[in-house]
Amino acid sequence: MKFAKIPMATINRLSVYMRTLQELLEEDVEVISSERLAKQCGVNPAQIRKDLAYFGEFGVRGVGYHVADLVNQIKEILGLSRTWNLAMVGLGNIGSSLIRHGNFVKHGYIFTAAFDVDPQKVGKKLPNGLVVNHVDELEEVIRERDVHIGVIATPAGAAQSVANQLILAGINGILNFAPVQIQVPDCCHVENVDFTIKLDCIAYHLSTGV
Amino acid sequence: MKFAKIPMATINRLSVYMRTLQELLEEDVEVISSERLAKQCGVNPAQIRKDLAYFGEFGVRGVGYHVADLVNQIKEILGLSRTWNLAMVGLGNIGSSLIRHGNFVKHGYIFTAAFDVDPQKVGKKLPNGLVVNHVDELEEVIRERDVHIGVIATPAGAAQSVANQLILAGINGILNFAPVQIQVPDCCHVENVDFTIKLDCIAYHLSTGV
DNA sequence: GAACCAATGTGAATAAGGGCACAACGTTGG
DNA sequence: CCAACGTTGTGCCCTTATTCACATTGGTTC
Ligand SMILES: NC(=O)c1ccc[n+]([C@@H]2O[C@H](COP(=O)([O-])OP(=O)(O)OC[C@H]3O[C@@H](n4cnc5c(N)ncnc54)[C@H](O)[C@@H]3O)[C@@H](O)[C@H]2O)c1
Ligand SMILES: NC(=O)c1ccc[n+]([C@@H]2O[C@H](COP(=O)([O-])OP(=O)(O)OC[C@H]3O[C@@H](n4cnc5c(N)ncnc54)[C@H](O)[C@@H]3O)[C@@H](O)[C@H]2O)c1
Repeated sequence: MKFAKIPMATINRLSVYMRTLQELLEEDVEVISSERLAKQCGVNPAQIRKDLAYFGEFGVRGVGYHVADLVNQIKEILGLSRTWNLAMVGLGNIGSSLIRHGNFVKHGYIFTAAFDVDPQKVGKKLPNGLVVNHVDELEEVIRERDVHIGVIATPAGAAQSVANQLILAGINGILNFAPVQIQVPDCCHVENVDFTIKLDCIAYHLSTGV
Repeated sequence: MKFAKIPMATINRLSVYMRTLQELLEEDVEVISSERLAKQCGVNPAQIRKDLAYFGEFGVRGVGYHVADLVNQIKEILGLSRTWNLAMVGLGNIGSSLIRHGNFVKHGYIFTAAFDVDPQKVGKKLPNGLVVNHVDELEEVIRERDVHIGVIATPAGAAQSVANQLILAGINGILNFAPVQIQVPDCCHVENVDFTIKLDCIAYHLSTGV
């Protein structure tokens, strides 16, 4: 079933399942049913079974899913049984905060390059030992350090230009924190993180729901 | 049409449209067609027209939408023609970064309270002038300062407990940065921001797409 | 003021996604 | 070894979302 078209929503949920399963693992839960897992993830049990069924049969009928096993299966599905090298572009507030954050490494995402235009920042050493490069050296450094994913944390105005440079350097995956819709060729996959949209959504619910 | 059930996806898109329209406004674009706006937002033109049609008729046939006007209409729809008071809980890496960030105020979201448990942080004055309160005072301060939305930026382990306190204090909207699924009553609306899910999604695409 | 133009608003068609309900099938207990 | 149990995997249906296509209508031109 590996070649059916998988809904994007399924991929997102798999990530959530994995996170929850990893927690369960730490609590020494060995086996879990779709029903209990569903409750903990806030979804429908059939949804979980169907999501997993796209990729194979991982459960045991009458019993449930072996937690440790399922974590590994999902990792395999998502391409997480390896590490990914990231490049951060823009070391302001949020860029530095992300690099300082330890959670990414724990999940196999490793910052191996960092760029900025600010002369004050270029050459500085970051807490993780990385030295900041000038954005002019982006293509060269990215190829050299085998970076797979670019993270954009520059002001909105610079985002498109940075994206162009990343693509020129052969990057096919971008995580974009700038609040603009960046345009990329089909070969490149962009995910946007925009807190303001989430806040707007809350505001809408508060205004109408009451 | 104000009372039809509106898809959540529509609300999210409205927020994107608004952001784009505000940019256009700064470039002195007065009128725009659904087709041009669609291209800039990366969606289908009919989608835009239908999204807007849920709430009224804002365009002019044969011409398009008046940009400044439409921004105001969308603000009205989303409940953004007013300000919202936010409380930040957890002033670590990301919490401080968010408070320092000016973009929220620009969109009408104002931090009016901040909480932490760390004695080193309680009592400190933040760049925006706010003094950090201890989380034990949460309910009292939140009611006093008329906070509408709570932002959780604590470690994952504390998130559920913080959410409970927020709800007890009468909060009905939560923006959650901790990578856990928090459980809340129906009256409360939660939006999660989880970068790792987005990264996992990129990893999946890079692994399979090639 | 009539005829043309251009882009909206919308009903109908299509596509996608989610959930129910049950048959299939390991497991466990007798 | 067989029967009773419990949970998976999945066909089918229903609901929701997106796209198409065109009639509608305000603006513009002559
Ligand atoms: N900080 C937040 O909490 C937050 C929240 C939501 C959205 N964002 C978005 O994230 C982005 C960054 O926000 P921030 O608060 O970190 O901003 P910031 O101003 O603190 O940092 C931006 C950094 O990008 C660098 N930069 C500018 N142009 C560049 C270029 N062409 N190439 C490389 N680096 C460049 C600057 O030198 C600076 O170091 C913005 O688009 C912002 O809207 C931030
Ligand atoms: N920083 C990032 O880039 C980033 C990225 C993704 C996710 N996150 C998530 O955001 C959350 C915060 O991350 P961080 O890097 O800012 O962590 P951090 O450790 O820097 O900050 C956490 C803060 O929360 C405070 N805190 C702990 N328990 C509390 C409680 N019960 N009530 C109030 N405050 C409490 C701590 O004193 C500390 O100041 C974490 O859940 C993390 O997984 C952060």
